[in-house]
Amino acid sequence: MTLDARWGADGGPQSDKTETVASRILVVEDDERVRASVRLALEDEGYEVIETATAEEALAAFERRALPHLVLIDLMLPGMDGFECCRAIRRVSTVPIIIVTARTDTHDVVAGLEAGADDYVTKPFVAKELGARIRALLRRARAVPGQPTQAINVGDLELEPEAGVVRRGGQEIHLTRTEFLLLCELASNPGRVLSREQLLERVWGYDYFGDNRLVDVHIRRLRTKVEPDPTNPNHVLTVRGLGYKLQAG
Amino acid sequence: MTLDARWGADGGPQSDKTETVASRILVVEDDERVRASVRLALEDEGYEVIETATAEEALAAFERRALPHLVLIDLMLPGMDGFECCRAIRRVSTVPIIIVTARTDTHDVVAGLEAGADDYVTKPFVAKELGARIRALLRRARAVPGQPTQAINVGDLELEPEAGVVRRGGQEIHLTRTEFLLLCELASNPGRVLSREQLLERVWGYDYFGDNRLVDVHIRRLRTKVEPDPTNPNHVLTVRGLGYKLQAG
DNA sequence: CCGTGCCGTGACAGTCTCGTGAAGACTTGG
DNA sequence: CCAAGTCTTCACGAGACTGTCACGGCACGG
Repeated sequence: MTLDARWGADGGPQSDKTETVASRILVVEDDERVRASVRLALEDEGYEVIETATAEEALAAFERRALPHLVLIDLMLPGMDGFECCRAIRRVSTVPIIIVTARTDTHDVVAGLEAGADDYVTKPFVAKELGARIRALLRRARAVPGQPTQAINVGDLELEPEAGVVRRGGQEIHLTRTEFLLLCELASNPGRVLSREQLLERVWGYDYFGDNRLVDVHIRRLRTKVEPDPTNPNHVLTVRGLGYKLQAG
Repeated sequence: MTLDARWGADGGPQSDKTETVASRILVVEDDERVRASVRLALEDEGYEVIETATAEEALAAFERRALPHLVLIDLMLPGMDGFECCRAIRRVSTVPIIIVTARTDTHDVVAGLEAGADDYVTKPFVAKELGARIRALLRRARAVPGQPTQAINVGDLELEPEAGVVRRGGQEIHLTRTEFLLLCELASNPGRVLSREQLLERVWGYDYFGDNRLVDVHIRRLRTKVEPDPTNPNHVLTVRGLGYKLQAG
């Protein structure tokens, strides 16, 4: 399986506003006419648009790492429906998702948001409002996939999220997928304590329900690979009662 | 329960999987009846609610660093209106903001989002939908890594509640969970005296029954770590007969 | 000046958290 | 289908943290 979409998602310090590159928006919508009009509206707002007619195609796009900055999903899709699509994307990515649909029932709104969507807009929508909501969401998420992430250095550790490579003292070391995601999450917030819940949500997916201790075990295995002396870690530190953090500096 | 969601997860009696905890939501709304109903709805969803009737009061709350995790703003306010309030908050904070109003005009939606709001919900709203949108937004806000966290400075003390970090004179110091919560509570109300009862309620939980002296002991432990000279504290001060306060600036 | 009550201090046992090893479930590739 | 690698769960023990207590000092009012 390809690497997690978010490996490229957390960029370094952002220069907001000045978007040198147009944000790329994936539109998942089966009705060709609607799709065309949405494309026009979005391109008018200055976005780059990619389209798929089905949820399956959308997921395939994620598989081959054609990562959008934001996803618009129609609820009524042939095959896998919008809710399913949303959940499936959430399993591999934290990309901002807006559900666009004709169904105005509150129950659907709630279901959509619970499925992992960030916003829910009902048709017929006004282009300007959709544009504003997209801007608001991008502003909040600051998602800049595809943009090469700078390498993160912590002590003698050196990791390249984009390439999926970790080195210690110049020597490349092998981490499993989960270990790598875990390390990336910690490294994205150096010095900051992350709770088990936060790590579970970000590494395993927001809808994961299971043992908290799972985190401990992976932390331990990560330590055996990353720490010179796993018993006295000086990178991956435990903060009792709170969680874990990566030693800053 | 007062502070961050993260703390509650491990502390309580094996409560995992439950959607953890009380985020603090600030409701800015002048109509008392609406405010009461919103409070009820939110508390039903398990949030802690603080209220202000005007934008000015809301900003004052930010001034004294009573920081909420999310803000609900009504558009029609006496004095400074909702848009203004939103912009003013954005100047000092990246806290998630939802604008709640009766005005459904698209133009208002766009203006609200452009003013820095994350979402815009029109009255009459369904409680369940509002709840879902709040959850979605909190989820998104938490998921954004690398965000500079809001810091509270008191003298040479510097604490970042979200990051779980405390520094004195730039030097990071280790506090236990309870000590940290206690300090956060005091720091959220600098210069203000907090009684033992208040501290017990906010740090240990409203349903805690035990010795008041418990607070004393933890204050002492906190002092040994936070004060240069624990015998003559100049941060954490005792107010005889009343409680404790954190020396302001 | 003294007594009362409030607060600081040190110690201690119970509780909770975390690290650890191991075993079973699951996934992937051949 | 098997085999290797990986993920998840579980139980146990050491250690950290918490809550309680007793004692003594100090401020305040009489």
